This record gives sequence, C-alpha cells and structure tokens, in this order.
Amino acid sequence: MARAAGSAGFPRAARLLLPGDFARVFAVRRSAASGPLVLYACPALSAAQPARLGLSVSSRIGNAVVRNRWKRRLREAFRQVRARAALPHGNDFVIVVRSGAVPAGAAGARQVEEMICDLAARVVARPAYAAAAAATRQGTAPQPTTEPPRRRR
RNA sequence: GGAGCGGACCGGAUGAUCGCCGGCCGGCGGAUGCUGCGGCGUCAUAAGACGCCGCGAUGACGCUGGCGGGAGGAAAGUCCGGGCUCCGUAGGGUGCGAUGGUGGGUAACGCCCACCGGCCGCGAGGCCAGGGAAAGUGCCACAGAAAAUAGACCGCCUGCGGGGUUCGCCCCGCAGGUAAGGGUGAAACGGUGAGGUAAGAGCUCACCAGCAGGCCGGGUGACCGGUCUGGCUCGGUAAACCCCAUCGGGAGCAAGGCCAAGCAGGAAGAAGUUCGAUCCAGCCGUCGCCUCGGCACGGCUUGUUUCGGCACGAAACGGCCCGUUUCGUUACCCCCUUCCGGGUCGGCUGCUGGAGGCGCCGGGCAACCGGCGUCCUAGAGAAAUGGUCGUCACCCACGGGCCUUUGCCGGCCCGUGGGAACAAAACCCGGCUUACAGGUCCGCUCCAGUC
RNA sequence: CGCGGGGUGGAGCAGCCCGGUAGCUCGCGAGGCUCAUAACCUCGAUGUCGCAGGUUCGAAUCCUGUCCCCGCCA
Repeated sequence: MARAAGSAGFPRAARLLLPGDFARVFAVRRSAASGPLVLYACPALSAAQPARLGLSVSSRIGNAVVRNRWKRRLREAFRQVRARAALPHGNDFVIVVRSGAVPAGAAGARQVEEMICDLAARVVARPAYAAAAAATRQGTAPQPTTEPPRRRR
C-alpha cells in the first residue's frame, strides 16, 4: 500500500501510468477548466486511497522542453497540495494543458497549486459526481472502466 | 589601431532544503504457507472476507537509513552510412534508386583529408552534382534573314531584259554568285595580317586561340609541360531523356527472445499421371526343396507403400524473369495458400564498456593508423536529471563618484532594476544539416600609423 | 520508427510532368440597370508562387538544403 497521505513524497503509486487508467478517467466525463488547465476527475476504486495524478500535454503545446516544464510544474504543485491534504481522497485526476506559457517562479507555482485545488473541489462538489462515485463504489456499474473512451465518434 | 579570413573550445559556479529515477550497502518485520506479493473466482463494502493457483529461507514483499551517480554540443531534424536482431539462404540478369575529377582514410558513407581542374577575391582564403554532348533522341521562348545536316532581309558583285541620262552612270525586274559589312539575341559556325577574287569566302599562306590524334618527359593518378600531324573550326543543355562506371536483398529495438493472461473460429482455392527403382499383395512358371501346404528363384501387373525424375500449383521472393529450396497435386480429413473474423498490448529481457574518452611515443603533408599507460561516465518507459531560497561571476539600462581627454569616446567602483540562449537521451555508434544568449584561445591576410 | 501529400491575390483551387505568357470561381472596388436593394451587365485592383542556395540565357516549374501544415502504418 502507498504511504500515508500526509507524507511529502510523491511515489509512483500516486501516478496514473497505464492507458487503461486514463481511459477510465476520461470515460467518466467529469471536468472543470480554468485558464490553461482542464482537470478530469474520477472516483477511485477505494475511497481511502490518496489522490492520484495523470498528465496529458500534447505536442501542440510546444516542444519537448516546454512540455517537460509543464509536467514538472504540475507534478510539483500536485505534490505540495497532496502533502497539505487539500485534495479529496479516493479520486483520480487527469490534468490536460491547453496553452503554452508556463507560469514561472514561486508566484507561478502558488498560482498553479491554487488552480488545482479549486478545480478539484469544483468537480467533486457536483451532485452528479457524487452519484457516479456511489455507482462505482457499489460495483454494480463498472462499465466506465471497460468502456473505450472514444465514444464521440 | 581598423577591416577581415581560417580553426579549436566553453555552454554558469557554489551552498541549504524538499522531491524524482536507477545502483550498491545495511536495519526491522517476515511462513510446517492463517499474516507477504501477483492473478482469478465468490460474497460484500469504509478499509475488506473466504477459496484456488503461482512466486518466495540462494530472503519474495513492506517500512526505513546511509553512500555515491543522473541530458547535449547540437541529445534536435531524421538527410546519409554502419553495428545489432529477425526474415531458413541473401545467387544471376533486368528494372529501380543513389553516387559521379584523382588518390587516400574508414566498419561504411552522399563523410573527412590531400592533390588536380574551373570560377571569385588585392590577399589570408572561399565556392563547384567537377564522368560522357565526335552513341542516339529532344529542347533553345521573344527578337532576328537565319537557332543547328546552317542560312540570302538589307547590302556587295556578275549576267540578261526594260526605262532614264548631264554618256560618268542611275533606277526597276529576273536569274545567279557571295558570309567581308548591317542590325537581333544568352548564344550567329574562329581572330589578326597578307595573298586572291567580278565581289567574296580557310579559298590559300603566316602567327595566335581552340579541337582531335600520335610521340616524348614528369606524376600512383586526375593532370601538367613539350613536340609533331590532321581536317581548317566542330554551339548550349545530361540538377532533359539517355549512355558509362560503382554501390544497394527486405524490415526495423513497437526488431527479436522468455513468462503471464486471454480468445472463436469461419469461408474459399488450383494442380498427376506417364517413367525408373523399391515394399507389400495377387497371378504364372521352374529336371529346385519338402512334413503337400508352403518356401526359394524368375517373370508379369487394372493393384499398393516409399523414393527419385518430369509436369502442374503455391510460397520463400514485397518490381519482373531465371535459378535454387520447401510444401502440395483422385475425393474427405490433415497440411498448404488466400480472404474475413477473434484475443492481447501486462511483466522480464534486449539495455548499455564502446569502431569509448584522456595522456605520451611512433608512422603519415593530412584525414587517420599502431603501441603503451590510465579512466568508467545516464539508462527512463504516460517516459526520471526538478522546485524554492541565498551568495559569487557574466550581460544590458539608468543614476552617482573617480581617472583620462579641449571635448566625444573609453576605463574602474558603488547602487537600483532587468536579462541569461538554442534545445532535452528513447537500441548504439560515425557523419551531415539546422538552431544558439554570451564568452575564451590560436594561426594568418590587407590597410593606416609609430619606432 | 517508417512513409505519403501540400504551401500560388482576401478564400478555395489550376498552372509544375514536358522551364519562357501566372489563370479560374467566389469575394473586393468603381460604373451601369432600378424609385431602392438583390440578381444581372461592363471595367478594374490585388501575387516576395513558404524560405535560402544552385543548374540554366531564363525557375512557380528542375536539383539541394530548410521551415510549416495535413494524413497513413505498427
């Protein structure tokens, strides 16, 4: 099991790494957007599990340096927020980057942290999300995990 | 001092703290499998419980501590070349593609070095797809008479006819000669001089330029120098087709190997029988043997087994042909081929020590090669090398002070504010190309000044 | 990783193979027709042919390099 949520570390277990994880999060279709970021959320299989993060930065954003800069900035911000226990447990998040400019410096880092907290709180607070969470935890509706994400075609 | 040419190199340093990736060394827990990890099933849900399978005392797994390591000169673009892996093998011709002075370097190259030739620059130097146009085909707009086996628009000359005349000749037409002169064009079929002619013309001659061939000398060679002969002169374009020479089998680490898990199969298909050998079977024969049913030997075949040859079909063989190899050829099944469909996309490995870096010596003009010594320097995988706060160094702007100067310029110090590029390994190397803040060093050229 | 296509007035496309004049439709501007608008008629303007270099007398076209956009395969 992963270590306690109060820890400041950011182990691999706190990351979304498999294509299936991403597909499940996108299939739930619960998102909020603010500025350059879009945050997708999905109830995890166990509600006590600490929050997990996945990143999606397309090549449209910039070259490899810019994309890596975004990912590091977001991982660091997520780590800080997670250490303060400011994120609701039992959720998986995927953050999609929409625009190119990376916020720099300490002020930029704080800004990103606030943005993540705000977006996560907004998505999780919705009534529809609570219903989805209940359905997932019941185990009666595990369809989003197996359903392919490209339904809009 | 100014302007410039060629080459080599650096790509911030350091500290605190919090993180990430992988390596090594520990500590604690840890089973006659009830406690760990992975998977499956059932039940349930807040973490879970139970069962089964596999792994784990060579220590799995969890927690935790320490040590040392962690992007580039282009890691980039993916434009070439190789290693490596698989395609059972990597053959000949043709096609296709690439390359294109010569010699060398190299694992190899479209790369590098040296040299040759051409062009540019006062020079240091720079650039060049730089084989063949007398093997063939095509094209050369507009202008111009004519644009490629040359060609008569004006002009010049001769002859004939007509007309005019100041009797010198002039004008018009026709036929012919002529490439000297005109003008066009990117390009007009050698140049100068003399002879020659009705006028002219390489028509002839001398010299020069250029072409082809022979010989001599130098060089490994590209080529250079000299000499003789020839026809007297030959347009450009091959980054137009083409010819010649050389090279190239295909795919790519998502290659390939192992483990786990999972699923579902279906449809269609062409081509043989003649010959040789052989096994079995049957029939016939034999002054053969004998326990009278067989054995032995020989021959035959509408049969039959296997092999070979030939023929046909398919594949290896992703252009085609030949050749080679494999499989198949009465029907069904199997096999083979083609088409459609289904499942997986998890883990381990390949995975980093190599055509490797540095130093010295030797060979070579050099690229590079050889020897010796020494060093170990990233291995991620939704993809690690980062965040924050300082200090120092660098650059820019502004302000102030000092030095220098007639002044501008310039130099040093302090303060404030800002900036700090291009860009991140993805199997590994050798190159090429492109991007790049700022800076360092070496060699050389030209111009000006001083001694 | 491997491969293919494209970049031409404001928009969408021809022209490129086989070099010499950049054209079509819509749009835009002016004028006409109409009481007026649309439609229609006449006229007109607008092009570094993505960029750089080369071959050629001459390049949108041929060659090389480079930048950007779109797509395909596993």
